[in-house]
Formats: sequence, C-alpha cells, structure tokens
Amino acid sequence: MPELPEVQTIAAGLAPVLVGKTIREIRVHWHRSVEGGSASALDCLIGKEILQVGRRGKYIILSLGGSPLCRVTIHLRMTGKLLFRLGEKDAPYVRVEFFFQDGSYLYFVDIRKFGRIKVWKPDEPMLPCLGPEPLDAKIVTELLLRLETPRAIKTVLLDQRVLAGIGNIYADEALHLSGIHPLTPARAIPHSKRCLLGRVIPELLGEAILHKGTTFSDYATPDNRQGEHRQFLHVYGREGGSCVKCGSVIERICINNRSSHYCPACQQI
DNA sequence: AACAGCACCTGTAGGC
DNA sequence: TGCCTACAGGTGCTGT
Repeated sequence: MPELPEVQTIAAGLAPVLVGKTIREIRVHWHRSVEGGSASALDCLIGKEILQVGRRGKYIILSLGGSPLCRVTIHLRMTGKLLFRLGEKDAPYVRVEFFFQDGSYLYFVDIRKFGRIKVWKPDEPMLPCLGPEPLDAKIVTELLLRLETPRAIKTVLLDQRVLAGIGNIYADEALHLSGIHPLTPARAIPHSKRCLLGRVIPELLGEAILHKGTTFSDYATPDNRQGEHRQFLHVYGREGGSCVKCGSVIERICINNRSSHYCPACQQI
C-alpha cells in the first residue's frame, strides 16, 4: 500500500530514467485502469516527451511536452506498481504498457485493479481536493492547531483533503509516537500534543523516505526492490506484540472499516 | 457535518 | 486436498 514515502521513492526512481523519453505506443490491457474507462484517453500521449516526474500526495505526476502541455497522474491505490522490468509473478497483472522511442518500456502492474491513470485537460485544475503536503512541521502544526472537528483524529489524518499523502501505516505510527489514541476527537487533543504530532508527522515521513518506504505485501520500487522501513514500525501490523516504549500488548481496533493499531497504555483518550 | 455502508478487486489465510 | 468465507484497504459514492 503505497503512501507518501513509497510514492516519493517511486517518483524519485522513475525520474532519472523517464525524463527525456518519448512515448511511442501505449497498450491498455484493462480499460478501467484508465480514468473514465476508455483506453483512447491515453492516445493523446503518443509522441510526447516526458519532461518531469513528480509527486503530490499519493499521486505520481508526469508532465509531458508538446502543445498544449500535458499532465498525467497515476494513483497506485493498494497493489499498483510501476516497473521497468517484470518480476516472475508480475506478468499476469500488467494492466498498461508504455513503449518508448528508445526501445525501453514501463509497466503498470496492478493485481487488484484499483489503481488509476488520469490525463488532465490543459485548463483543468489538477487534484483540486488535496490538502497540503505533510512534510513541513510548521505547516502541519498550524493546521493541527486549527482543527475543531469532533471526528476521530485517525479519520482526520486519513482524510486527503486535510493532509495529502498519509495512509493507514503512517497514521498509526504517528499517533503512537505522539501518544494519542486514534479515536480521540480532533478538537479534544491538547495543545502540546498537537504540536508534538505536528513535528512527528514530517519527521516520520522523512525517515521512511530515507528507508525507501515500507513494504508490506505489494509495494516495490521501479527496480522491483522492497522498502526498508518495515523494521522500524512500532505498532502497525504488530497486534499482540509488545510496545517498544512500555511493553504493553499492541491492540487493533476497527475505525471507519480500517484497522488501527495502538498501545492502550501509551495512547489513552 | 459526520458517518456508515458499499463498490471496486483478487490473493491469502483460516476454518472445516 | 479442496471448498468456502473473511479479510486486506484508498477512494468515491450513496444514504441516513
């Protein structure tokens, strides 16, 4: 499940290879991987040069040349991968293939078919509903201090309109590091803990980027390598294990139909 | 405004 | 072994 650090790693791996390449052909094997469900939506990319590879929230952004300039976003959702080379088990799950004029390829592989590729119209605002990037402690802290909603803080952190790029893994980890129970209403979190959370989120994401992300099941870098951050997780996926801070047993509860992992001693409402 | 439920998908893990 | 069910989860939609 790629979240911000994983998508950042993927974009950083794609950029040096893809920039400067011109698309020769695109083959779509699963139409619904293309936003709108029509394979022909990608036809406008043929003959265009990739100028830039970036990231916004959990989206990879390709900027292509020509006139007008063209922008493409790719969301990997749960099982999406962008690969230069296919691993042994990837072949049956190739949904879209990009062929470049220099003879190289890029594969969009996606077991569960949730991932989406979207071409944006030239005058269309791109990804208008995303909140700010959570990589700057000042921005995140100020945003957290303004929260007055009664919604559970875990739900708020997963809301991409509030902050763009945090998913289930890093939400759980950030709340544990800050000593905040995931069900705490956002407006009930004391000032000091909001400031702490505001520092912890960018720090945690920054460290995960350095570790090239967290591989749980399907995430891989474009070189088909795994992330190294999993060994640093304190609560996510560790139900029944012991808390690294106090030794209590990590618990798992369901919030909004998603699992939340937390330490009942360190994180009290 | 908040939230619950569902749809999209398929591999994997568990029970019997 | 083989069948069945539950589960994983990001986003977007509908209904309450």
